[in-house]
Amino acid sequence: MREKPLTKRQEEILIFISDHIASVGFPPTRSELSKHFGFRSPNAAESHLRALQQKGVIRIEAGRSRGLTLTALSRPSLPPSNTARTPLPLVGRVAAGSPILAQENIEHEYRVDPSLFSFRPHYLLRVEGNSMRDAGILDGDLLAVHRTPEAQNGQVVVARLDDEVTVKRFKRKGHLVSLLPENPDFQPIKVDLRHQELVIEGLGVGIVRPQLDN
Amino acid sequence: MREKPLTKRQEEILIFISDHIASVGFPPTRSELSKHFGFRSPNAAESHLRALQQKGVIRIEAGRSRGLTLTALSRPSLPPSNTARTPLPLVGRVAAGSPILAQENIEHEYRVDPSLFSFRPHYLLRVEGNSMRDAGILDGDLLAVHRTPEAQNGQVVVARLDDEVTVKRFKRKGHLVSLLPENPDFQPIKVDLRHQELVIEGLGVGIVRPQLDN
DNA sequence: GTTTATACTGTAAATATATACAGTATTGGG
DNA sequence: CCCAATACTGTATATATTTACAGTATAAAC
Repeated sequence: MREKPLTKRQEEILIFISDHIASVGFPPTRSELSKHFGFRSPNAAESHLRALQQKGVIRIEAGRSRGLTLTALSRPSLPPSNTARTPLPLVGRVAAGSPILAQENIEHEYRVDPSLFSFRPHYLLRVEGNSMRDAGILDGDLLAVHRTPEAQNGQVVVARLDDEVTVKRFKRKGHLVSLLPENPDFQPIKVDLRHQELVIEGLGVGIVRPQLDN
Repeated sequence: MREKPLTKRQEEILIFISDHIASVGFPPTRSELSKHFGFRSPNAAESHLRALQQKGVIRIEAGRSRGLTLTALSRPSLPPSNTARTPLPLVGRVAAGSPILAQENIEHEYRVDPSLFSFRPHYLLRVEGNSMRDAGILDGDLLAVHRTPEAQNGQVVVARLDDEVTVKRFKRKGHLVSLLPENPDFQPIKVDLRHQELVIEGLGVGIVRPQLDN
């Protein structure tokens, strides 16, 4: 029961620290924090750390380099996949009408270090077909997906259209969305948001190819 | 399996480091090591660390405070407390003249469920260049490599030629080996085994793409 | 409408830390 | 016996890191 909740930025900082410990093996310095977040002053990081300490989610050991530790309080605010301990579900074929992460869609769970990916993945989705071939995403690849309803132009998205789940490159102009394949053999899908419902299930943040077919 | 076993003292040092990480939350400094063991010189600790690194049980990140991490090799000599799966080393640029898995080439280690791949990987190799683009292997991808000197025609191999490490498709006819790119912009490499030495470092068994560039 | 907290830039300095160099002593192996 | 590896002392220094001080700007809180 924390008195004050973390701000969005503070949460980002906390998650970075947690990831750094999990993947690199020790906590980051102020300067490393600054570099990652683009701060031009190490004091920006320092202030954030003070705030996080004030709110009880981290401890700072004075005078010790990298003297940051997470407290018990920090756990709840961290996303569930923050450590390598929580497995990534592999979603195979998505049954019509069911949420992507519904039990029936989950084939298996794999333990994958989330820090492997530049963006935190929430699940793996088996890609079907070769519509994204020229982006290096092949049939059978596992797409690491970050769950979010927001997408920017040019990003690879997992979208749901008429209960079909598809992986395409996202492009939006006003209320017109194009789902672009990366393969000349396929046609772009055009959606008018006024007449058709389009749900962005998440962003593609990486690929795992379980085998190289020879 | 280690060539040279740790000395008793080295084992003590290793266990202290491991305990420190587990209980304090980050690795110790040379001075903290010295204080604990009663060394009057930080160089005593430094030497021990070098020895441990030499024997492959820890990694030292140059210039970073507390930049110590345990490697997969350290596990057998540690008490069974924190048993995690053995991590996959990520090999970045391979320095000329050094074995692929030499300490200096290992950028990081990731815990990745080996069952994710159809064939058991031994390490990840960062792919440079786009010579395998049409096989869906892009610049920056991490190739999961199974260490073996045997290759069959058509397999994706990690080969070493003139101290250069390269990823290509393997084709052999008698004493003539072709290393085939999968990109028309690149030329096949032909090697006559009677005149040139070619070492097969391993087989590509999968891909991890840490980010989708948009 | 003046605080208060957040979110930073910019500079500077104390000090923590890594690490080189020069030694000493001991041990076990060839 | 001599060499190489181990296990340290002692000193020094470059640099990594923490951390203080002085600001600016913005949004929410009172």
